[in-house]
Amino acid sequence: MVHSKEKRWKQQEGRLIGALLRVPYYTVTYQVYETLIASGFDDITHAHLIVFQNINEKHGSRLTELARKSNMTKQSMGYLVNNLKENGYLEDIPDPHDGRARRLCLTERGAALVQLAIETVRAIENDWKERIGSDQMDTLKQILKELVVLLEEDTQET
Amino acid sequence: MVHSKEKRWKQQEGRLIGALLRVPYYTVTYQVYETLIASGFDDITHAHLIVFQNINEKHGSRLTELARKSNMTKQSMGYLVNNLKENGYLEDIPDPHDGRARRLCLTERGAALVQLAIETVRAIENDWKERIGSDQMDTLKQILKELVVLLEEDTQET
DNA sequence: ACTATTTAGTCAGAATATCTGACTTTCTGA
DNA sequence: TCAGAAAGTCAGATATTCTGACTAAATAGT
Repeated sequence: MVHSKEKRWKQQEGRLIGALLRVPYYTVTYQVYETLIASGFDDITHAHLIVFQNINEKHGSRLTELARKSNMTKQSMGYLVNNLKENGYLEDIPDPHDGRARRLCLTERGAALVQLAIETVRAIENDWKERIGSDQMDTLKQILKELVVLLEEDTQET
Repeated sequence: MVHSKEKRWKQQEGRLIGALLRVPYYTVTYQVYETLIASGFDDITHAHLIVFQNINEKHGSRLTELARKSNMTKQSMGYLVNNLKENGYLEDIPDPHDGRARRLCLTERGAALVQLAIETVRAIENDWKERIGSDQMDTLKQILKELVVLLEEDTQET
């Protein structure tokens, strides 16, 4: 047991940052998706998650903004958003300052989904904290936060 | 400048581990994909990356194995793998121990793609190292490695 | 050895997701 | 005020993924 664990450790040695980020990221998204489905939010697909990950919960978001953040065309995002509107997760209100634009906002149902997703991620986070230790988890989050700030600076300088 | 940076820091405070992993992970994959396209590997799509991420470079992998690791059906993986065979990235050799199975292996071209992908990730890693510091980068990788070991234990205990 | 069951992979067809190109409406800057 | 630029839509094509039904080979239980 200890032996095989150490063997697995060895196998991690050469791993690149891409793979090291991918495994935990997919773990989170798949667990969240399964929880949502099992909790009655069963009319969404995996693809819709990107919308909930990027929408501004308070003020809503524009279609174009969601598309940019999700690295997809506005037409593709339009397709996802329409599904979510039809199923009652989103509604759009005209933007008071721009006659072309609409702000996509979470409905009550949409907000409930997001709430559950957040709780699920928190639960995963707590599980990991127990397993790798509270200190390491805090360090992990702190470094990732720093990295995310840098990476978003790269993007946002238009 | 310092002010706005601190403001952005504040915005990270409430971020969950899901978002903190997603931003750097997508940064890596999009940069790798763009580098591959720009370097002449322009007959692959984003979806194909998952195959290269999961294939065993030395001994090849089975279709079913790739499908499981990628969280998709073997039919879907079969579709991706066929594309890659047609474009000369993969070839399959019959499994000597199992008449039903084939081992999917990288061709020379496939190996060249993987090599470039690895170099690109290493370059990103070095860039990040310069920006957040070598110590933090090492710590980040070390904690992620530990986490990945745990998460893969969860999966592999069938 | 013989049958059951499981496993690896394929074929066919449907549903979902994403893209490109062309368009309308509204906004913005010189 | 007019020429882009930006927000969003429509239409059609392609790509991705799924489900169901299938064949052939391996394996387990008897």
